[in-house]
Amino acid sequence: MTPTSQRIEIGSVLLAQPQHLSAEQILAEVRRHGLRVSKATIYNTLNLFVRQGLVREVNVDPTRTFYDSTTHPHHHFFNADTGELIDIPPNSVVFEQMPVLPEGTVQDRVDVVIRLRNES
Amino acid sequence: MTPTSQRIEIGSVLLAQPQHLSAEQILAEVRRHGLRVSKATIYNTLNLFVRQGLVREVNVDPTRTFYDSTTHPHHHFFNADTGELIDIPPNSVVFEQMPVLPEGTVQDRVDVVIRLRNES
DNA sequence: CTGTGTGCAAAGCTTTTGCACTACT
DNA sequence: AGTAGTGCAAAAGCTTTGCACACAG
Repeated sequence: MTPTSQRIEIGSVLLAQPQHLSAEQILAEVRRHGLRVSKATIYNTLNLFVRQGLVREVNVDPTRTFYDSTTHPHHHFFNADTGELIDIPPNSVVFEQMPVLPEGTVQDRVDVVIRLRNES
Repeated sequence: MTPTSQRIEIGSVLLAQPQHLSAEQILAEVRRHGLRVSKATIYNTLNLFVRQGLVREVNVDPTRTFYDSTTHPHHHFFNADTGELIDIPPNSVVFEQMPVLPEGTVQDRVDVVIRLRNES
């Protein structure tokens, strides 16, 4: 986990604020800052960050993976019309009842995605 | 929406029982039944079925889309160790509180995914 | 000089598109 | 013959892999 210039820059871009970025957006941003970097390095670095627990992957849109700089448990709104992903404030989703887990398994985490459309 | 042999066979395979299949699995199954069909037709047909409301897409694993023959609202367990997707019985997930939606949007649907791991 | 670990070109996926073709009218 | 709609080869796009290279010990 050597802190190379690519890794530092990718980390700075994504972790600057709570946000959800695709690999493509991160690549564009890092290049805009003047660093020469390939798409493969973006992916490799993001996967590394995910394994290290620095960022979280969010899968809602099958066409692209979002990387989320907020790692503590929280949920998402996904606007199907705009492709926008918005954090749901913690504690605004509360469960009254949860199912029994299948035999031999333990719970890893719970993802709630509320899909939205723009009001006609 | 002409009922061609390809469409009938794909429909039979997927809708035979409540299940979650990937495009790859459906292709294999349809071919095992002796029908000559391309992957593109599988995708085109499944997308058509989704638009018609016959099946639902489920996105949990970024590497593949699952097609779910159960269309009424329900949630899923996803076993991250096995890649297995299991229906959660309806009514076993109950919300006590839900967030206010962003301005100008309406709710489409809510997806809850409980990620599991095998017990060590 | 050796070994660990990086960054990227090329390869490997899944999924979509464009077009020849079919089957009704 | 015209037209609406199908099925698939080829293309597109996202992600991973394999390898040349760099740097620390």
